[in-house]
Amino acid sequence: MTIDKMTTVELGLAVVGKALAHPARVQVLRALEGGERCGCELVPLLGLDPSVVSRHLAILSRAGLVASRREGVRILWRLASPDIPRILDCLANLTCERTPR
Amino acid sequence: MTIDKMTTVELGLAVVGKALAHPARVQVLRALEGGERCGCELVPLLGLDPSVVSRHLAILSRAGLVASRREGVRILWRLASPDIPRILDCLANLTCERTPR
DNA sequence: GAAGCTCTTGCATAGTTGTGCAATATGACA
DNA sequence: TGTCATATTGCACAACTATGCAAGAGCTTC
Repeated sequence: MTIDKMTTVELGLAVVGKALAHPARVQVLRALEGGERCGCELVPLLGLDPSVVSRHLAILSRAGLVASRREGVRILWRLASPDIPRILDCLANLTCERTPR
Repeated sequence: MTIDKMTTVELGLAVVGKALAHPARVQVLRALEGGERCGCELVPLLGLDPSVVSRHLAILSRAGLVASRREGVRILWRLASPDIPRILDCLANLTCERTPR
């Protein structure tokens, strides 16, 4: 494994990892499994300042996990791929399957 | 989605996310796809101090991504589940498939 | 027991990430 | 144009994460 392969593949994966590394962002992804939501719906759901929610969404977007479209004054967010719920389930199962300690 | 569900499911997923959030840890997982490795083999591969590698392995272990066994003076690390390579591939494809910007 | 190798932990420091407030931007609509 | 609702960005500060060195713990062999 060479250092240049690392900067392409491992770094890309790490960007997705970073995006998943905050409970609020995972919560956003789970909420979007139910369909499009605008930021102002996510704010009370997460109990965070609108500016903070905006930044979490930007991180998810940069990682390629969510996409958005504007509708009037709102911005509607959706999962960037239909595979995401399944992948999240796989990751969650990994955590659950391991021996308790 | 209630706050107590978040502390169980979303937090667990975030622990896995945090584990994947560092290129060196992704590199470790990719290296272990080839089979068991001891820490002293990973040190030159990653180009990091042994203490740092030890800490990365501890984080992966706490996330349930790797497991270990002692063999004499060495500790051999392996992937905790055979599904991990496939899941990493899925995550990597998410990043690659997205539109360039 | 002493010496050697491997791995982990304590500590200090540097770097990164998360947060809220205030200010600004963008679109709708009277 | 002015006002309202929504979203983003600048800034300062708090919280967390990564790192390397030094010290120590665990196992093996002499």
